[in-house]
Parts: sequence; C-alpha cells; structure tokens
Amino acid sequence: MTPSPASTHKLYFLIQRVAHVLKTRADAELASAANLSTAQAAVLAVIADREPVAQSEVARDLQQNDSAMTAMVRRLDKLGYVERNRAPDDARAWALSVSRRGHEAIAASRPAFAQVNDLLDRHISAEQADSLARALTALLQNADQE
Amino acid sequence: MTPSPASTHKLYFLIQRVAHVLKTRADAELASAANLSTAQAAVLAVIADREPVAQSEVARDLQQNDSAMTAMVRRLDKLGYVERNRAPDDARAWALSVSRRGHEAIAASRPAFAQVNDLLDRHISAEQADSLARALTALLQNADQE
DNA sequence: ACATAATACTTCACTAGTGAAGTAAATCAA
DNA sequence: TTGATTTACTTCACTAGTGAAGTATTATGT
Repeated sequence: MTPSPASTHKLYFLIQRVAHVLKTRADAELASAANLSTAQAAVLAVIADREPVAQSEVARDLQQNDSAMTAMVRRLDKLGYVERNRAPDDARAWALSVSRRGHEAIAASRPAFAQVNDLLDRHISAEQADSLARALTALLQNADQE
Repeated sequence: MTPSPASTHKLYFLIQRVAHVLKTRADAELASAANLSTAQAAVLAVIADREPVAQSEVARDLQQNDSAMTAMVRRLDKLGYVERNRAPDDARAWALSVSRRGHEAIAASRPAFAQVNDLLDRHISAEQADSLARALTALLQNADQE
C-alpha cells in the first residue's frame, strides 16, 4: 500500500478546523439575521423536508443520537419553530412539523447562508467545490457501512 | 459572476456532517486506544509543538476562545497530561507543557489516528486529498482576514 | 399467544464549545 | 509617571453533542 502523502496526514484536523471556523462564522451571520443557530437550521431543514417526521428519523438523517434530538427539539419547540404532535400510528413517536414561525426563520436565514457560501466560493473554485462535494458525499455514505 | 453549482450550495452542511462523523469515529477509536479525546489530542499536539506556551496562544492557534482553553486545560491537568507553571516573564500567563503521561497518551493515540486517516485514504484519492488540503488551508488563512 | 427483541423517546452526567463580564498584570501614550 | 488600553485568564449561563440506563410501545419468532 502506498504511504499517505504529507497532506493526508493532517487532513482530519484540517477538516475539523475548517468546520469549526465556518460554523462560528455562520452562527454569527445567522444570529443577526434570524433568531436561529446553524444546528437549529439544519434540523429545521430536515423536518421541513420530511414532515410529519419522527425524532429518530431526523437523528438518523443527521447522524446524531436520539438524546441530542430530544434536547434540540425541546429548544426548537420553546422558540416556537416546530410543532410536536403524537404520531397517529405509533404511540411512542412524535410527528414533528415546522411551524409558521419556523418557516419564517428558515426564510430569514437564507441570506446568511448565502454569505457563507460566497465565502466558500471565493476561496474554492467551482470545479474544486464539485470534486470536494463528491468526495465528501462518497466518504459519508461509505463510512456508514464500515 | 457565475452562479454556484448545486453542489456548492450544500457544501457548508456537507463539511459539517463529514466533520461530525469523522470526529465521532475518531473519538471512538481514540477512547479505546488511549484515555484521550480528539479535542484533547489536538490541544496536546499544539502544546507539544510550542512548549512552554501560554493558554491564549494555544487558543489562537486552534481558533478557539480563551474560556474554552481554560476548561480544556483544567481537564488535561486533571488527567495528568499537562503541567501548568506560571510564566516567568508574565505574571498573568501560564507556561504549559506536556507531561510524561501526556506524551505517552499522544503516542498511544497514533494508531487510532492512523486508522481514521486510512478511512480517508480509502475514500479520497491522493490527488483529491492533496487538492482538498490545499483548498481548505487557503480557506482557513483567508477566512481569518475578512 | 406470548416471551423476547427492537424501537422511540427521555434523563443523566459528561465533554466541548460560545460570548459577556470581570480581575489583575502589562503596555502604551502624553 | 500615570492614566487608558490591551492582554491573560476566569467565571457564568448557555448551546450542542456523546453514551449509558431506563420506560413504554411495537414487532417478531416459535
């Protein structure tokens, strides 16, 4: 097997730092544009996409555990961004959906995300972004089944 | 300006998810190989590289704030992985260094990180990794000054 | 049918980060 | 040289995640 190039060796830490820097930046933009964090925006997006949806499905989708979702949905509920009804077909589950205010928050957050995407665009070429996205998507899918 | 390709639009969330999945994976590997988390390993690596070093410098290096470092160094101290002496030239600052046990923990963690790097290698070609690393490094440096 | 296993969710104790506010020491400007 | 500012660190209240353990409820195998 060929040895890893020097750049691969620190790729893990590099990804962590880029993710951290982008998250901090995006959270700042988002906080001033909408009363929302990036983590909340991610969860809202999944719910909007699949509603009515159970917590466990959102957790699976974001590859987080159920207890994280319990806490997150409680916060989103307190903010008035989601509705929690009992699922009609399963007495254990919630049927989550995005409220009117939740949709407004999502809409208000769009420009902030656009700004972060612009930052990415300015420093990564379109082809690089494309190949990066493909590599990361493949990584996500394959890492699952190992 | 050319519009972002579809893949760029979700790049932010993609990076966050990949970072999250890799972190969870690496933490699991690391926990069984050494009594250490990836966040702790990152901090120890910086200290080892620059010792004796002040907390604020480590924080700057990892692009985190000072209060995060206060808490992290307290945990590392409790684990016996760092030594905290007062800096001789500055009564406000700590002079941090890695203890013998800290170096042992770093050593014990290497195979775990190697395993995560292998995972990356298996799903990203060497050239992709190289170009990815370059793009992310540039992004990190430029994002700083904006 | 019924014991067993899996699933949906919660709670708890923990790590790991943020930002705001505060203290003490060091630096700078006049 | 002293007053204002910056720096190093801490504390606090918060978000956001983990894993383990527990409670219902649903699904499964014989």
